[in-house]
Amino acid sequence: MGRGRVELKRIENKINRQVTFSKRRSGLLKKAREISVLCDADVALLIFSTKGKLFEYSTHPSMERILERYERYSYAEKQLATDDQAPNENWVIEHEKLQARLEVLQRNQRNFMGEELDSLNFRGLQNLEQQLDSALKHVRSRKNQTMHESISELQKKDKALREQNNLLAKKIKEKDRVSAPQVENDIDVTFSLVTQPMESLNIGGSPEARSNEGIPTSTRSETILPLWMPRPTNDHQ
Amino acid sequence: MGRGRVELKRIENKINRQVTFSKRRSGLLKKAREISVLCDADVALLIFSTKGKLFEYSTHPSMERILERYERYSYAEKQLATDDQAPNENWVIEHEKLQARLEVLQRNQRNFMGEELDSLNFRGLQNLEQQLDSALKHVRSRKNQTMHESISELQKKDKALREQNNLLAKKIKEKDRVSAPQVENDIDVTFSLVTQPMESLNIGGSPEARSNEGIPTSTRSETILPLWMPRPTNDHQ
DNA sequence: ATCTATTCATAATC
DNA sequence: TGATTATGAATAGAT
Repeated sequence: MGRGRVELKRIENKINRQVTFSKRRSGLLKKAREISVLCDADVALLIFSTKGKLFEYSTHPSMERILERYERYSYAEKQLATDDQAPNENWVIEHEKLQARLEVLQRNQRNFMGEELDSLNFRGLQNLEQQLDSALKHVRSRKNQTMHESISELQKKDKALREQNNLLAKKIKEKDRVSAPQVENDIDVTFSLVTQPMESLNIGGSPEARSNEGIPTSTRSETILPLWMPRPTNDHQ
Repeated sequence: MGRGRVELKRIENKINRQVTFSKRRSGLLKKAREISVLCDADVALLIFSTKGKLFEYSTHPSMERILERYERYSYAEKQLATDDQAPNENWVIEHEKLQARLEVLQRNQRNFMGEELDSLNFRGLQNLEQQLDSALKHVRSRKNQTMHESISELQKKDKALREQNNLLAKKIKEKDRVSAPQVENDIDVTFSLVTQPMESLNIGGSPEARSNEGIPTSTRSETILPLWMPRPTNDHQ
């Protein structure tokens, strides 16, 4: 991947090595997460950087448990066959497994919400912090993207409406001239119709299915400016 | 990769899951090998299949070594609780309910990790952002507290050691004076023992905003380093 | 297990 | 760091 093939040997350039490490590390962690979710496997991954910093992933809340499992495994490779058979029949076991997973998830979630932090040691806190930080960045980036999309969408619509209005205004003037030539008395229709272009920024929407959200279609009506938008008022294209 | 996108959830079809597991497992092992070679990192990877079969990779000849390193790095932690049973009877329904809850939680969790954000509308993103931000603050605050506790701990220990050293030094001088008055030959014991007290305050700071990073950390004295500290060891590169 | 169409990961570059 | 892009890898589904 990337440009050009990569030889499988230690990268000598220190900077490159560091950058590659950072990138591949996150890739590796991601894939570890994926296989554990997709295939319902238990995974433990430890990565020590050259400088001795540790990065880790573990399916289980505590790495310890999976390491214990490893110890048990390598100590005596016998007891694997115990929970193999008949996963279809064994509701009880299945159920307990589910329950266990649920509890783990709940605990995790509470941690993700910044609660019950006392149960975490320093490293746990640090891991959590990094994860939250990264998540926050993603969320903000996505939010930004959403906003920009909405904006261009609206600008497009705005433009279309203006053109339509211009057209209509012309037609009206045409008619006026033909049927009953009046003084310049009627208020400029063009103006009153045109100058509220950004009215329909309805960004919020139903929890799912947001593919064409924020494109209210019905034009005007509710006219709520989203809070994050600088009130324009003056027409900029 | 492959034809069509894959949802990040447990593959229900048993065969597919098995096949995917096999493929991804080898991919993961390969990448683990690669990062360890390319970036000169120590890696340990454990994968337990659903059925409990173990697959592993380790940079070191013996997995044990790297696990030991992890143990050193890590705290001793708790253990699992053995609880719950017998909500009997409606297993099927119970089971389905559980599964549903599980899925909800998993989706949430993924959002908390900054993934699958496409499923959120603007408001959802904003909520998530706020929640993450708040959580992050809590975590950092708690981490700070933890650090301060460690620091006072260390300072207490430091003080105790100084006093003990002073005492010992006095005794030695006493002895010297009594038994055989020597020249100023013996190295100042007080100094060599005492004067590196706060070396271990290199606390890994938050991802951003690290104000006091890079305190010298003059190595040795493995004894007082708190366990959550990245061992500096020898600074190759 | 092998083959292919796709999606992904990421090295290079800015 | 972070984004972007060109390319080679990984892999889902089919055979």
